Amino acid sequence: MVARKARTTLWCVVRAFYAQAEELRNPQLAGKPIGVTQKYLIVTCNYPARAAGVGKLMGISEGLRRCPSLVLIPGEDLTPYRAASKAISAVLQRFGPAQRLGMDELFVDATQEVEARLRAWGGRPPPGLTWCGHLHSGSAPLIADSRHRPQDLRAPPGKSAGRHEQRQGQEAKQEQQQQRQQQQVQQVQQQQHQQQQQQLESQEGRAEGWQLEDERVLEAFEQQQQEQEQRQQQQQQQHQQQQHREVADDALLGQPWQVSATQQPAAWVARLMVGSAIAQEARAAVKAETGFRSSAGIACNKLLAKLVSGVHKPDDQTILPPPEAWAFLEPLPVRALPGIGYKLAQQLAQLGVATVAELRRVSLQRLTATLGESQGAMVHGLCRGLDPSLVRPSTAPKSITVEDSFAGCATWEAVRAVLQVLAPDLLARIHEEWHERRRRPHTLTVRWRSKGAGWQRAGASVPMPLPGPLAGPPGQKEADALVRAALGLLRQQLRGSFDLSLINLGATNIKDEGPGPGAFDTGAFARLLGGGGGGGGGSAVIPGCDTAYCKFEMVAGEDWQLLDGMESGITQVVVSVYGVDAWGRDVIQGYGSMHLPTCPGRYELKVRLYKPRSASPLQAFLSWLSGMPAEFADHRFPAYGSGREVTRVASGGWVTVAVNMLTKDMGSFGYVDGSGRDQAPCSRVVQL
DNA sequence: ATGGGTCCT
DNA sequence: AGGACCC
Repeated sequence: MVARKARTTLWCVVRAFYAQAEELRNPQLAGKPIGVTQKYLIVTCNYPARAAGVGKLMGISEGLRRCPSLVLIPGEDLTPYRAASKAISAVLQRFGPAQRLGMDELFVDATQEVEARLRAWGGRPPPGLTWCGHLHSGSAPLIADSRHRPQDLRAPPGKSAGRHEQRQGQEAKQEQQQQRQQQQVQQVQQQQHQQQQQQLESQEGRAEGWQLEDERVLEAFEQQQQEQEQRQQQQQQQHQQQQHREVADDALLGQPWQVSATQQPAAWVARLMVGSAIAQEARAAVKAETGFRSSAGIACNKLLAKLVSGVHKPDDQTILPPPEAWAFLEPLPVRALPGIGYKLAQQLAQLGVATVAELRRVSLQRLTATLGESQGAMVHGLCRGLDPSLVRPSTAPKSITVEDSFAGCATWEAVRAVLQVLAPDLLARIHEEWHERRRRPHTLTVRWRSKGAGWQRAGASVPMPLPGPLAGPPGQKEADALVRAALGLLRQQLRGSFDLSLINLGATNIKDEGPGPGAFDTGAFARLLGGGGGGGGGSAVIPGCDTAYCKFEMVAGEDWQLLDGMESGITQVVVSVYGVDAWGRDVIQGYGSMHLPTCPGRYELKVRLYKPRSASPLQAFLSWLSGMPAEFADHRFPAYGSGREVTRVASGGWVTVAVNMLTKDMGSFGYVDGSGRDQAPCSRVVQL
């Protein structure tokens, strides 16, 4: 048997991500209940809003009924969130291979970093090191956090922090020791109880813990592990040398936690303890460099790290000791296990299974017979806390898609109108990807949903009609080519009458095309120079306008102070682009906002321009864009227009802005005297 | 439900 | 191409 290398996995999640992004964009929102909307839904909301009864994916009217002072912010344009997400990923990647899940959650494989630190300390953590965050113990069961999403968990209300919360001083440590001993006694009793239970139960699937599994379970699991390892070795060619192996923590799942004063602590104690320190550092770095608060779970695999991260949030972290995993999972609905979605949960319900405890009673044979070999084995492992999957570092995007949903779309005119909105958006992101990584998509996909067809989507694809260079700005001709190709596909596929409720336009099959430019790094604060009112520093390309000039505006005003870099990751500059029309009058051509790079150097930043559509009040649009005080934003903004209009923002070309980022006061950034309490204020003057 | 993504079959 | 899963 090949033992799997013991891993330390972190799961970092930015709670209420869109809402936090809006709070950072506009600090005056802090403390107020805010909801971020898409169409008629509040897709997420901050914690003050949740306290007032507002929930994720709640209708806007319901949200306003529950919380009349709710500030609504339209969140259909994901551009700023994408930028923030990138900044957060960049920080977390410094701590290990990172796998993104959505825009606001990542796995980080901290194994290497943990091992490096342990090696440096001679194999064990220094005596002063303690747990960072909360050690989960069975005394704090979880409940579902959301009616709509049973996989979101949280601790029940009123429940105080876990017993193993970090404390300072010798006293706390002694207390911890006592608690451990007490717990050990309790767990020995539990173990005896379990053994009795085992004797009473049938042999079928009731074995408590990995080490008692029958051989076929073991083989299936080992096979999965080996396949995963092979895949990883193919991916990481530099790690071809024989990996050093040790007994996996998997062997400890379901065992009582054995720590005694005389005995050497289990290996997982050192690993997870160091892992918790790394997680703390990582979250602190995210906060310092991007402003986002986050929570984290620390465990021996992805499944457990992710699940336990919900116990203390939104700005805290939780460690799950492997021996706690068995009891931790037991009461959860199977739907809470990542990998068990709507369909699988339905199938399991037909077997009479709703909870993890019930699932554990079903034999592997029955599961594989019902769900298939692969899913059966997966589910069988998941409910026991076993997850052989490795952190697969996220790479450049494999697809870029834009979509829109609407009440109905039954004529070719309407289809064309939708495509004419989507195509420039997709094109802009295609160009963005080319500029960032020199990658070009070779396939155009169209997907659609027909009214009344539930969630089902049909789709088709053609070669991407973009033969020309992507170096220049996206042009009308390129967008037209996308529209024509998509329209052609739909004409082929939609025979007779149709009524669509969604159209998705995608670029896939994206291939490298030569060496890309150096990536932005995250780093120190900077002073921004360049740009300039009246035309200096920027050049714009706007369809039908060749005499444009730019004005710039910092989101938070000109003379602002930054404390330990809070807002760096999403610091924005708003650009207004004016053109001169045929009569020599200044006409606004569009607005854009850009994120400042955080690394010194000279950059040419390409900024997408937007214009509010006629249905949107200009004031609300500008408030949204520039992060003005919420009071100036119109609460009813999302309801303007027909209510089901395609989008409220039209793309209006590009502006390229030359930016010179200079560091200032490098020596005064943090790390000043080792006390860890410095907040070296870093002022900056912005000249635009 | 939104507006995205991923991987597997 | 479609379907499952994730946010």
